[in-house]
Amino acid sequence: MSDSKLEKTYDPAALEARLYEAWETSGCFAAGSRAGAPFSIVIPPPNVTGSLHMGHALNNSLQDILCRFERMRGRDVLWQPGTDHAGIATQMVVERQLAANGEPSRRDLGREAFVERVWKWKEESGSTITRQLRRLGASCDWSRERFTMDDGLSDAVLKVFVTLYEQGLIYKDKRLVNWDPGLLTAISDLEVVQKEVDSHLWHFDYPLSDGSGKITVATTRPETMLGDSGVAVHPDDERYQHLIGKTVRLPIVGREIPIVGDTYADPEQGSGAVKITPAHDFNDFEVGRRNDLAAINMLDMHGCVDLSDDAFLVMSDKEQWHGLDRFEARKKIVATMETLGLLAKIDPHTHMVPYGDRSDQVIEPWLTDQWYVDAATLAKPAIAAVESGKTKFVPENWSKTYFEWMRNIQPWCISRQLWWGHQIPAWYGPDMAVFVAETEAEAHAKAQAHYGEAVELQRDPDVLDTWFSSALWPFSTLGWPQAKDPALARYYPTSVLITGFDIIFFWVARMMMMGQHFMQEVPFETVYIHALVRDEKGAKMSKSKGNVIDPLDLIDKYGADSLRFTLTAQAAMGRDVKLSEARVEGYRNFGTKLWNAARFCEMNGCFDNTAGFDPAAASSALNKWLVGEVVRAQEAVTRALEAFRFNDAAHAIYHFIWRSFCDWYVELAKPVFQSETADRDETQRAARWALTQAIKLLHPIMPFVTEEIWASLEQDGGFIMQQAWPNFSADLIDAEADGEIEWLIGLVTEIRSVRSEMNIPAGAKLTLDLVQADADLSARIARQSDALHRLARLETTQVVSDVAAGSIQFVYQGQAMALPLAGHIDIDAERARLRKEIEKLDKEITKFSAKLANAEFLSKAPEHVIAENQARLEQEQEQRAKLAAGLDRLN
RNA sequence: GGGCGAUUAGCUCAGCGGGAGAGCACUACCUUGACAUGGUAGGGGUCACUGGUUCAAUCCCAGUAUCGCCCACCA
Repeated sequence: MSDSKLEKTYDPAALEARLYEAWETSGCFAAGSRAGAPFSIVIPPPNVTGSLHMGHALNNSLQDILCRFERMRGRDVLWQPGTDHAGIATQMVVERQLAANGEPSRRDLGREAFVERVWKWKEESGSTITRQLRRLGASCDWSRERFTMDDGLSDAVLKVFVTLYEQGLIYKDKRLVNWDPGLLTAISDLEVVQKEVDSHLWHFDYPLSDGSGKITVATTRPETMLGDSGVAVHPDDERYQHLIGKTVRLPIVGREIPIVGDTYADPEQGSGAVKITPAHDFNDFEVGRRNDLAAINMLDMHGCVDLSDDAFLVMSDKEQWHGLDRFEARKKIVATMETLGLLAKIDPHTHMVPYGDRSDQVIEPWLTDQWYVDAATLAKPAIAAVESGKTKFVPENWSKTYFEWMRNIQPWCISRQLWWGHQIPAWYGPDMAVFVAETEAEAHAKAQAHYGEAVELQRDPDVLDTWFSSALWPFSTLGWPQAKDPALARYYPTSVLITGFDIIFFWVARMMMMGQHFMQEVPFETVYIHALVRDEKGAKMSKSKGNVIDPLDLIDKYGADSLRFTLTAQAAMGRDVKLSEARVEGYRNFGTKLWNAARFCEMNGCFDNTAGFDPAAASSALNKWLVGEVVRAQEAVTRALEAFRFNDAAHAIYHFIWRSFCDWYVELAKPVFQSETADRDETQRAARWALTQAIKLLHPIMPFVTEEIWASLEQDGGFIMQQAWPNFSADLIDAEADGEIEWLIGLVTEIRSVRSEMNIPAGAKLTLDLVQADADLSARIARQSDALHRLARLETTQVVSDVAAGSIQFVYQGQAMALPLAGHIDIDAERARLRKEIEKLDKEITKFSAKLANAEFLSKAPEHVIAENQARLEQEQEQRAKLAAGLDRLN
């Protein structure tokens, strides 16, 4: 076929790149290109250092599905793309690169040169992830792409910081933070991961100062004893009550520290007495505060022993400890205590140790000055918004997680001792008075007002937590605080946020807080939380396990459509996605199936028959049934997508295309296409119409293959995503036509089943005998005989008064039928088959009879249920009677 | 310790107060003019367990067991 538009085989790689390019250059992804009600989604900005992983593939496939779906429904869709500067991650990447190239280190370069270097790296490599999103088919409005360190977004950060500071919701405080001694920065609670570590519980004897004995404390962190400022026992603990108020002489250091009574000490734990190190443990900090114990710092920023605090003036041999790495110090403390005869015992002990999620370093609680956000205050309206339903979580259960965290929220440490990020807009005067302002000039003005003269100011060197700018993403990307971009009014609040549960705290909660505070409006109406993508065995994908599947490999091999369909079909609410390559292959086969169905239509003249099809005017039962199937599929897909039931949508369209359209419609239409009847024209038009609806319904999930087929059908209607979403009335469903085609399908299936069971050669053409058929049935058979004969492999159909000897007998919908095969069938096998059928029916009949004999059932069950049961009983009894008669005939 | 979820066919999972489902895998047969990346037929399940509610429970309730995740942690 020289004028064929569809290639013989479906080759995703050959069309995906070409189609994406055509879409993007046409501007059809652009927001504002249609008049409908706005629908907006902000992308969870991937790290600019990143490359596409399976989580991105799932997350962005789902977003793209909604965007394409809503675009086709006439909405003015904005899918706002962009990337995140990812402070720590990016800084680490560039530092590693410097090291690998043998270039000067970050510190050697100096701040300005280093930051310049990161920008250069960003310009060169920052587009990797956005290129990969394009390969996935993401229909983002790239003309609006943003980066969290763009000028506009940085302005938003300054404005938010200054405003919150002025409102007293950002403040500086000296308290314990999670210090990363590798990265040399503070990190937030959320960036700390607890890991189980096999270690020991060391029991140390601390001698009482009065020489009257000792008290034994147990610890997992011997090195911190240098900073001990007390020992706590439970006030009710009889073993130790008498010691409260006494002091101990801290071994090695020589400092005299008190024994205090505090309920924090758990008599069941360790020895029941616990050493208190307020400067290096969050619990101890609180105990110290309650009991007026000093917080004595004994570590420097690298996690090495630092004894410069005045509290160590009493110590005589500081030199041999000072500067020791914390892990070395631990060994040396234990050894020294043993030498001193103060090591009571060592027990093996498994406990949780905090690690930095980026650096994998053991985190030290460390006393420093940092900037904090008063999260508890900001959380209140954010909690209320979810309580009142202004923002809904889907699945709804996640709101519990959200509430749980928000109601117990701690101050958010937002300063980071890094260089890559938004530098904190705070300047210090000579006396360390702080001036917070959006610009240096304003800071100077404020300082001048304060001091009465111009002074030199020093800017705070720290940068903000990356999540600080991400928290503003839904409005900063839309132009806030500048008023000139009309996008803010049009697209905020955004319609939906799609993200993984792992960043509900990091990101969703913080956007809720900032959105409520600065926009007085929630940032999104719905938050759809999807699951994790795991490997086929259900294990979390990780580099160390080596089970990471690269989405780009799968796209190369099977096409983006196949990967998207696989992820979507498995994206059931509340379930993790277990990804296997075999599934992707399977859904690629689905693409092939659709492709070939389209080719079938093309070669049967459906593509060329452009006269149009009015689904309300179909005349043949087959075409009427097809219309009904389309309407049902359209309703199922639409309802599923509206409810974020992505897997249901995928299964509904899969079922329509493969089962309804390919397995039945195409097969039943074949005799029509081969005929010269009037039906043929209608069937060509109907098939073309149904194929069109099918690819529209599939388009959000498989955009590429559907676009290619659309293009082969339609020369000048624009892209498929610009077409209207199928929206046909349920009134088009024709019960009578449905009944006839379903009857036909059932009969074909029944005959095939009987043939297979009786081992009739597939090629054998049989006669179908209808035993004493009535006129209605005969007419129906006559109408459908072409299709019936073809699909059931029949030669002729005839009405007979009785079953011929040597027939295979069966009952279909109450009608006795037979396949006469005198001499060719095994009578014993036929007898056995009939007996088996009868037995099966007997079981059912017994069940229903018992039910219908139950007075309580009859009096309490709804009428339709009783009627249904009654009807089924009668039907089965009738069928049984006919089969039994057939069996008699054989005997 | 607190919270959440899961348990249905060999596997991965839907479903849900009235006849146990899908996809994959498996078995047998079939190259029939869209498609072997395919077709047809078939086997396979006390719906984790124990109680309760109900005319009726895989479904609702309570408890048990096993597995998973999140949060907080005992030095």
